Amino acid sequence: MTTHDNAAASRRTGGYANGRARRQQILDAAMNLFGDVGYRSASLREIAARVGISHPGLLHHFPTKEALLLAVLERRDEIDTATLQEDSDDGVELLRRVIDIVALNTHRRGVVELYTALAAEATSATHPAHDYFTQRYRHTLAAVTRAYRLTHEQGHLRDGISPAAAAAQLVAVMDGLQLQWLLDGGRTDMTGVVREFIAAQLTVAL
Amino acid sequence: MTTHDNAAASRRTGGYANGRARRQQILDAAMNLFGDVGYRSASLREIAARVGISHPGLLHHFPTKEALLLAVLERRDEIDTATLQEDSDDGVELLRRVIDIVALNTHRRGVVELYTALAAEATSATHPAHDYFTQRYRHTLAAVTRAYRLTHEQGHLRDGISPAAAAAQLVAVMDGLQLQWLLDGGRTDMTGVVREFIAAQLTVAL
DNA sequence: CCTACCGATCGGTAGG
DNA sequence: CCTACCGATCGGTAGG
Repeated sequence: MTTHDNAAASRRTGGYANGRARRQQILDAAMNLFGDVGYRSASLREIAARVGISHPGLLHHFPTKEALLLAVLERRDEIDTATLQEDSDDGVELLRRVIDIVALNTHRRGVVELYTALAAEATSATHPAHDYFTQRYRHTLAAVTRAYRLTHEQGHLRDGISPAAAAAQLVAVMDGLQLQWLLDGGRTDMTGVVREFIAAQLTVAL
Repeated sequence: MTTHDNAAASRRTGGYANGRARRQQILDAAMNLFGDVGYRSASLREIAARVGISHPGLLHHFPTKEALLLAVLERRDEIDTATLQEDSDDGVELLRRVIDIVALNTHRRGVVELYTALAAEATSATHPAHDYFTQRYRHTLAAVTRAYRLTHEQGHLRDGISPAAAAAQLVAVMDGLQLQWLLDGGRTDMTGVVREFIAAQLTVAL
């Protein structure tokens, strides 16, 4: 039905609606397989089979396996970075947004699997996403450090906590909890533990 | 020289000294390659080449790739679990030992790479080390929770911190920091950040 | 988008 | 421990 509607729409618009829909299907399938077995062990044939095309068919949309990887990362990055980069001078408000991301991730197992698998894989200097993750962590840590610095300036950060160390801790807690959450079948209360962690650093209620 | 000495020793003892030495070489090479590219993407041929034998030669020592993986994990597990399982009723003392492990890891990049790569890979239910890591985390979390419970009973844990949540946080911080440390070329001060993290939970000096 | 194919590589076995 | 081999699978290309 959907396919028929899309085909009709394509005829109507004369555009590339089908191609765009197919690309989305491929990106979704690639995200899931990369998350399950990592980039290196994932095969283009398996991804193609999951969307019902041949693997040369897939390569028509993404010229190489590496291009597919970068497209998956680019697409999946938008939400999280936007959330933290949105301008705000309220440190505690920014930390609340971090908690919101954690809560959101609870309902996006595929995304969590993707980043857990790829971040670990990309610590290898020869991995095609090595530079991507190196920069991603640098930016994330800078943004979270800023949130804690603002919190400190507003007098809401506990004494003896340095913004840089607090940021390294928070980012680490989030990554580490995702690992625990994936390993124990979603029983870990990621949101609750992160909230408790941040609350213990502040002198005000969250 | 070493090879010659070993050969001489083998002739003297008539035992399996060479075989044991070869097994150690294989386990070291496997640890390094598993840590670099993960288990699935590592090849027996590459590991064998690094110790100067053929890949059927490697299979003479370890019958399957999976057996090699489990042997690597078994061997590398001893230090850490022993450190935490050693009997002590002093919670703060146990937490100090955790810091010692982090400090030790700073000088064992290969081990850190191994666990970071394999833990993420093993979140997949079909991974041969899935059960191993599931149990490893359960045991580690139980041991660390006990350390915080003892700390609490001794009146050295800050108010409002639950032992179970504190344990999940500490294990998560350690795993997450390893990721940051690997990605930024060892610049992250894992030991300092973990010490600061634990210190902030306690009412006594570390 | 397809079939057909390329050279390379995989884990494991046969047989010594 | 070796050489030689097995069937399976890989990313990518040719040519339509």
